[in-house]
Amino acid sequence: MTPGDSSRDRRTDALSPARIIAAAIEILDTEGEQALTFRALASRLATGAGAIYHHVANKDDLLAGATNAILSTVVRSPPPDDDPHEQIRAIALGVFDALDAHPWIGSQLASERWRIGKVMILEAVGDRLAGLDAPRDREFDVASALTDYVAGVAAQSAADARSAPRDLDRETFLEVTAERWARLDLEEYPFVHRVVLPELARHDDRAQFLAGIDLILAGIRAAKGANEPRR
Amino acid sequence: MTPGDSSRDRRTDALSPARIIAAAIEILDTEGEQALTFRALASRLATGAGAIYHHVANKDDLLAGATNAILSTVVRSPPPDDDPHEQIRAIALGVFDALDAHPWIGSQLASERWRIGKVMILEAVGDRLAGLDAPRDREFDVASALTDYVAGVAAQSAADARSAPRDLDRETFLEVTAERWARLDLEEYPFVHRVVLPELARHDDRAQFLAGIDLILAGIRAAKGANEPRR
DNA sequence: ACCTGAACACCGTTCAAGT
DNA sequence: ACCTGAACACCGTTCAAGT
Repeated sequence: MTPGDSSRDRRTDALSPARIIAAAIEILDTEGEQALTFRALASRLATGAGAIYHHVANKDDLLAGATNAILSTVVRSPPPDDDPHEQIRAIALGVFDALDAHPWIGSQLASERWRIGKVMILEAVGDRLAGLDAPRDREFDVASALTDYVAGVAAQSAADARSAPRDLDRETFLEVTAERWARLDLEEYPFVHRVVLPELARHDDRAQFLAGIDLILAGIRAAKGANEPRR
Repeated sequence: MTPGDSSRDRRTDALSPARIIAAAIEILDTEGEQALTFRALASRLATGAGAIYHHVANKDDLLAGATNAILSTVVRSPPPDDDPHEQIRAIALGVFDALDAHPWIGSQLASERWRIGKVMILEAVGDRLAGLDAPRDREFDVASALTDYVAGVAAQSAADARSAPRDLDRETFLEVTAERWARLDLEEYPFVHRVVLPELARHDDRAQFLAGIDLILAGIRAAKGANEPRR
């Protein structure tokens, strides 16, 4: 799993972590999360199932490697703007869109707080915080809040993508959801009936995600000067 | 799964969804997530594995039922204060603490956006929003941001609890994490080295969680009047 | 109608045996 | 050293057979 020198053009048929991870990503993207088994992976690589264990510790390790391969390119992509607000929004949206393209990352992000994938987001977000002059002694809290929010939404929408069958388009999916929620008790769920149901059909996941980011950023701005009680 | 009249004292030996879910929660709490199998559940209920399927559709259904059983009591617990800020904080902390006691809920919250568990949080939070006079046309966005953040953090810390072996206390767990992160490249991970590592050992998950909630609440307050461009 | 438990169709992972 | 693939120890779920 160490990068080492980029000997990409050696092109032997030998197995390698990189080749295995690439094949795994292909299966995950084209056939979905539950299609990735060591048997399927072995047959795609024209080898035995056991051979894979010489290069990858286990299935968790394999999934972590695949997640990191995708995420590292997202996080490294140059932000289009100098404004740190825009940079943070761009990073967040980059993660969101990567999730859209590779829904299986969601379950990974939700379950590997201390692994490298999450740290990459924390770093990318945290590093831009200086430009916002967030309260110095709260940079860790702020970066964590943003990271947790991103990872949380990511995991959610990935779960949606997984649970919505392929033959169900987004529109009818929302309709089915709305019907189910409409049956909820009016007394017990006033907010759902008054606010959520009327907006559900026309709401946009990506815009709503960004609205949450902006809310947190506004919170940082508000906390900026207003909060220096002791030191 | 419908509640019906509360015939709790009928005390027959017959299987029922409620009895099955109670037994499942017991296994989940005492032996962990991976210990819940239909075989283990059947033997605890002194029945055959197939019998369970007469009352519960499948394992997903079983886990959803267990999650809802826990969460509905948390969300219904009376908030100790009249201030809607405090109420929202109390609900969020209630979920956080429930996660601490029942870590397996985390994986459920992360993977069932449209199921009832998540809606309960959305409702509980959203219903308090009126008291904050958040911008009317953005109540759905605001409630979603809070809910996603809560569920995201929940899933995370549940994953931590799952991955940390029982013989590892929190302190040494954080030490191991710090050691691993200290090996990250200084150029590539400046924020981790400058901010995160020095604070990691003494940081408090619960306080950090609450800091995120407060950040979002501050964002709502900031957006309150400042944001009425068109209408 | 409800329950039983063997059977089915899978998994991830291991390991003797090959090259 | 690397690969092979049968074997192991499990799963969730089904279903004929019982009561």
